[in-house]
Amino acid sequence: MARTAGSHSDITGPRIRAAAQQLFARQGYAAVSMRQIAAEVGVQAGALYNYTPDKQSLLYDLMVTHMEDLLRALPEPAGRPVARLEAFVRFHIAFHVERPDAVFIAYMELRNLTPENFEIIEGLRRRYEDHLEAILREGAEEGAFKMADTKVTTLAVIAMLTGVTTWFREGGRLAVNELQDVYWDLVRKTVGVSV
Amino acid sequence: MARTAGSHSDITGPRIRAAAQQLFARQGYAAVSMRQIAAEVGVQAGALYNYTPDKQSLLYDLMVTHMEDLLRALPEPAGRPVARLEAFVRFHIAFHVERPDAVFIAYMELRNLTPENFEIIEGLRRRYEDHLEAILREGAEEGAFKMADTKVTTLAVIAMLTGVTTWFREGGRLAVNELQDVYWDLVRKTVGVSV
DNA sequence: CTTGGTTTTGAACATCCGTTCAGTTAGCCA
DNA sequence: TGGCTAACTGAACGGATGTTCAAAACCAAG
Repeated sequence: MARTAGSHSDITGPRIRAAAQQLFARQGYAAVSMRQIAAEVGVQAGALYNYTPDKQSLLYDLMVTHMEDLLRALPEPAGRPVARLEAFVRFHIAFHVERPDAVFIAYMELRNLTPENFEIIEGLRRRYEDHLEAILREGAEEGAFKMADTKVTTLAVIAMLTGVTTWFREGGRLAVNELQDVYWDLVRKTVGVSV
Repeated sequence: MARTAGSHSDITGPRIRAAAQQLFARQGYAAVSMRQIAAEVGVQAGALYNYTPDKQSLLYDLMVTHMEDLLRALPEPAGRPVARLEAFVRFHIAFHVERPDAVFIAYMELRNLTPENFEIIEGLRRRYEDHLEAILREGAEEGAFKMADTKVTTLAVIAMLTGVTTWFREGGRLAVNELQDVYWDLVRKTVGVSV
């Protein structure tokens, strides 16, 4: 028997990406086999190759999609640096808390990309950092922020914000909007904005 | 030919651990084979099993050693919360910058531990967090620190500090002591200590 | 120089890996 | 209703995986 009843390209493709994302996040790219992904979708391993040229592309596609979604969803620059920073912080928290698997993969599986693919993802990641750095630099110039080192502060703020995904679970002690409040308070103080 | 001239148990054991640490950090636990580790040491794969019962134990030993070193090296509590926090920050930066491979493994390979081993490592990690949380809580009680949420601030500070290992390279723009100064300034403001 | 014990080799084990492809089936269009 | 093609199966490919173990080689002590 071949081709299970009712299944189509439009269905199977997304299901493969979803299964890969979940498995890569939980077990790691190298520890997940194509047969495992196929089983999760309810298909034989060979069928995966109608949707991806190889395993590496599956990983790369997930990462590139995530990073492009992230950059596209960035709030438009508007207002003074303080307001823009607050918008950035709230956005970052909401976006990352919403897709823990994709975030996990984007940070943990960089070393499993081929050098060419790594270069591209790294470039997208740098664009995101640059976005925050521009806000901080502008705020520093107009005297709204006080920091010893803008570059280090940029990386420190991103690390602080992204760290939220390692412990936050929906339905816990804090709701997402409370989380945003707490982190905005932390970042505000970190960049030297007084109340 | 068996047994290369001049080699001994006291030599091979540490070299296996060193090779495993370097390879696990660069490529990830699942992507590294026992034959690869053996080749790095200059030995056949079978010889590794004189020093470790299996691959999993090799990973677990590296992680447990790292975490116990970390806890043992923690500065003794002395003085007021502000002084203790500063000591903690400077210690954390110095310790982590010194052993990037071990730090990388400790954060990235948790999911490749068996459940029992994970439980133990997780416990050690929590002890480290509790150490910082105690400092912050004490400082909050005596009014030296001002934070919206002590628990979240603890995790945020650790994430911020540990993030340094993702970009810092010895011999770059900043020396370690400058790095400590910058991060102490960041943390100080984050917990609400005015200058 | 021989003996004894430690350390390592090299081959073998069963099983898994990513990937390919000829053949089979399911659903759509005429 | 019959034919066409997209979708999928199932088997096969060469090679890699963690682990075991008898045999070999080495070093040190007597």
